[in-house]
Amino acid sequence: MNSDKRLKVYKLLKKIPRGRVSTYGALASRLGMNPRLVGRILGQNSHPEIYPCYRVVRSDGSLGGYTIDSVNNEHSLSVKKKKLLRDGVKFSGERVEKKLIMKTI
DNA sequence: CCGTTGACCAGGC
DNA sequence: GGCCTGGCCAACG
Repeated sequence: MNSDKRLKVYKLLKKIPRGRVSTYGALASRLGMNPRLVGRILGQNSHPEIYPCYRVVRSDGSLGGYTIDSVNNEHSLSVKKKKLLRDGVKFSGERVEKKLIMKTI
């Protein structure tokens, strides 16, 4: 994958403040990419220690995905939720509250 | 060169 | 909210 595009995604990632989230689609439209491409970039090249990729969720507030140490399952999603809760993000059920989602960034 | 597969999305029921 | 549909586009075999 174009490492140029990866850099753009990661750079934008850092602009999401603690306690808020954005969506795959929002990042994608800001960068002129396809949402699926953003998802792939976050999945294949995530650096969980450095970049807060857990602050990206689906447009309806559901979690989307998360990958740690080549593990991608329900457990990894619970980790993602936990990180969000620690940031102060509020949930209604399994979805992030809509007002916390940044549609533009 | 295809067919399938995604950390997706908007629109309809 | 759930389920489907059609659209999207790069990666993989």
